[in-house]
Amino acid sequence: MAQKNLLPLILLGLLRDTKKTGYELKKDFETEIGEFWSVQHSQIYLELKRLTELKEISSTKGFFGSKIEKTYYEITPLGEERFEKWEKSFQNELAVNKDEFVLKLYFIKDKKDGRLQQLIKNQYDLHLEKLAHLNLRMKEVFSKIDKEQNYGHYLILNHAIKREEEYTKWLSDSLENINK
Amino acid sequence: MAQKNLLPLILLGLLRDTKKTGYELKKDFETEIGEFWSVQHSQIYLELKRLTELKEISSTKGFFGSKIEKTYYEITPLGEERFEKWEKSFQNELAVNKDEFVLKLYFIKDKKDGRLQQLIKNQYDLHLEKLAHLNLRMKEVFSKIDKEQNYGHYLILNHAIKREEEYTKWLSDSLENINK
DNA sequence: CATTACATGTAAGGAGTTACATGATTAG
DNA sequence: CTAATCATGTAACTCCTTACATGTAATG
Repeated sequence: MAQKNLLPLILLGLLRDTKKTGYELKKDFETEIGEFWSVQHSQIYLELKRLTELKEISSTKGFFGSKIEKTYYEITPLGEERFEKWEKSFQNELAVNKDEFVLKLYFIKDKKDGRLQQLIKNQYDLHLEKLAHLNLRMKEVFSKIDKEQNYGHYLILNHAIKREEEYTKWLSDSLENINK
Repeated sequence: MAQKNLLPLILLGLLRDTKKTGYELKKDFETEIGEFWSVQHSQIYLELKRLTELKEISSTKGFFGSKIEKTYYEITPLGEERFEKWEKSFQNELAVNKDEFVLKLYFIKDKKDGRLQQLIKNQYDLHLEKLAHLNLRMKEVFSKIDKEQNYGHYLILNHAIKREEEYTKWLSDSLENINK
């Protein structure tokens, strides 16, 4: 295994409730789950093919207009089994959190380094923007669906917001401290 | 580019002060920078070869005992240039933070789902352990070296600790809430 | 009528992990 | 004398991104 491949699990999870096309799955990564995972559509279609070979999903043909065929994918009992096994499995260690900005800071030795201020400001703006975006998402998402019935989603959006709050606070505190 | 390759920059950064062998660089990933980045030694040796071809590092032979040769790598002006260019560059967007646990939660719909409690507990233990480890690192690292002279490192260790504090707080709050 | 959205793929190439491979040196 | 550490690589595999490729349908 090159990298821990979680994409098949995500696809199975997204297909548990309703059958979907590859395009619809791709759309989910731009809205719904896109906050927490990213992937290219090329990878989705490859993985759908593989899952079909494994008989963890099955497909039926549909039409968009009269000419374009589209393929609906549906989860099979085998796929459900795999997904549920993953869903209840425990981790025994945490992955390293790779963050380019954090990495870059590691190499800045001197507190008085002039670049520090600008780099932090740049990062601060990015995270402030993300925080605003997440707050908006929180309102949007849970005006449409029920919190109690989508509790995991609620929890992680809540976490993402708190994480960004901590991140921006850390950055602004750091800005203050380097000027002391 | 398949993935944003930051390893060459890390290697250049680690070689700025002193020349090192591949093995010593590998060791750095187990201690120093290992908190913030992970990599396999096979990848290190490949990247050292590539950096040598690019003339961003140069190498000299040394000996371990009388038989085993070891190779010391040293940064060149070209390598320094590349590193400094990266060091002062700004990001214009944030990478998605991929966290398997967060992903898993996304798919848990019902607040009363029995797995929720166990999964959170498992994750809580892992993060509590990590937090304890980071606090220890903070003490260890800055008893040896000066904070003001290794400010970036101080900042990110500080951030990592706060991140874990937020993470564990989120998890324990969530545990409380699902039992309400 | 032009742009955006819908829809599905293949190809190329680099990144990352795991396993394989070898051998000297030091510490207990 | 045995295990851990020092030391450096290659090979296989697969993940992931970017680019290429094609064509219909809806919207303004």
